[in-house]
Amino acid sequence: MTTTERRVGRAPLTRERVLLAAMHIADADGIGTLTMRSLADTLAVKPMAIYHHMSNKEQILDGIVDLVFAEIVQPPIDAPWRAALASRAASVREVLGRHPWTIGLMESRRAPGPATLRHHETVIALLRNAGFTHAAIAHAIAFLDAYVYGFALQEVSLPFEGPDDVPELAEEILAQMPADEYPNFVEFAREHVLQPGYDFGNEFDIGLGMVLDGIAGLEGAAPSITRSGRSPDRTSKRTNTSPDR
Amino acid sequence: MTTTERRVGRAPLTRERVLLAAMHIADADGIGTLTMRSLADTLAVKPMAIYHHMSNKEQILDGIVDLVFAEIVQPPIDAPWRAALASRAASVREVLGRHPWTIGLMESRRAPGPATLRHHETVIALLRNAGFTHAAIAHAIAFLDAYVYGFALQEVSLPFEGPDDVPELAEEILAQMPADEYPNFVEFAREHVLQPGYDFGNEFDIGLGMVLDGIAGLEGAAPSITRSGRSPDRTSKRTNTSPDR
DNA sequence: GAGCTAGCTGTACTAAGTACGGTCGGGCAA
DNA sequence: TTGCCCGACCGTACTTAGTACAGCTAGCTC
Repeated sequence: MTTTERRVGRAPLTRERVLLAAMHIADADGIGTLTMRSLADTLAVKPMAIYHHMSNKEQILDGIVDLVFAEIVQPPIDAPWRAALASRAASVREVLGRHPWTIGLMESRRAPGPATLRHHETVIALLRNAGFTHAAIAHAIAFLDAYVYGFALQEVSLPFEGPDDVPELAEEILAQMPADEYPNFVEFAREHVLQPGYDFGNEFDIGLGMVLDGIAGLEGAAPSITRSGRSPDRTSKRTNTSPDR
Repeated sequence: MTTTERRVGRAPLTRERVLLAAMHIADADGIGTLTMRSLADTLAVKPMAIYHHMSNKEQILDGIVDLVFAEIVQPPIDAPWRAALASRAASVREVLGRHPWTIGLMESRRAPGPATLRHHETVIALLRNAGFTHAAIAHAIAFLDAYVYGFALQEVSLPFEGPDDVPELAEEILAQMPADEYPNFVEFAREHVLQPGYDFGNEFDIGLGMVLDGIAGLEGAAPSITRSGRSPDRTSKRTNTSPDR
């Protein structure tokens, strides 16, 4: 009876439903609250039911990381490389910002999922189309990814959320710090980082510009068309003209 | 008696001894095997003894991350900025390579320790001495750190250790991958990454050169003195002269 | 209609963090 | 010297988490 109701009253568990639920928990309450029990609860099953669809928790973590990568918007592979890489970088950052636990999981994931592979595939195709050599592609990808992931890592490690509640927390930290031990640090924080207009997030586009300039200097790169100094993000997606070399 | 022996026969627990032991465990067997019990065992005490010196495991993790940062060699603050940043970046990477679990912990650490602060202090002083404005310093640090941490993150996420056992594992991965779904990826891997001479680690210096070039282009930068290119192979690095905008 | 099976449950074991309340020896005041 | 206190450490036990193992049950097949 109860069983019958259960069986007919709800969709059966699937790998996909499990992963989506896991992702929602991580998004809502942090990766720390994602346990087999909490996951089972939100799925309205008992913990062991999950093991009929996923072999262990590791696999679930692999799965949700790949789900996150699947959210990254893929630029068309024939777009101008600079605009394409910029929009992809912005998308990666935005997606990692939406699922901040991902960056912490990446270190321990060794098995790239299909979305992750697809993601690399796109970038490689893009640069190949733009005339980059294999060597230049390797340099460009290592460089760009290091920057984007590193920036995301820094963002999630910030002790505050958004630029608004910086002052309180930062002041508090500075207050209990021996000011004369770190004079330059304190001065820098007071005079610049804690000033009203400062938002660490803005550093992203500045660094990204430098990254793209660097990539443009690699052999085989087409001349950069879109100079796109600082804010290539949040709008300029897919200009989709012809290949620019 | 036993107690007496214990008391006199060994040094008493201290915060420092606890942290060093924790670090050794993490280095030797991975962060996953660092538990309060394993830690207590190597210190030859019972688990609860540790709680008289550290309030919880979080604090231990904070502590060992700061220990790692303390290993980073600080360049003299009056050195030429480019050489100084390059050597610091190399040191960070080397230290993170020696303690690969650190990068995974960084994401969850919110409280910078003294070594971490000292580290920032040095870099700020360095750039200040070189005539960088506050804004340029903010850009430079965000950029450089993002790159260095991101690169380290990529290195620890690689599914293999060192360039030697790449072939087996990579071949294995490629083999079970639908080759026609990721044609560019597969080609790129086969033709470049899996070629004998390739070592992902070499990408570090190439990217670092681009980072430093970018920083040189920031306002207020002193003219770059030491070019500091170390592996001029396989790339045409950019010319490094004066700020270019 | 008997049995197989997929999908789920119940129970329980193990590992880990840590609360709580000892115990014990050495230092110090009377 | 004596008695007491306190700091360092230990024992026990509770809680939470991952997951092994052995059912149970509804529906499908023969």
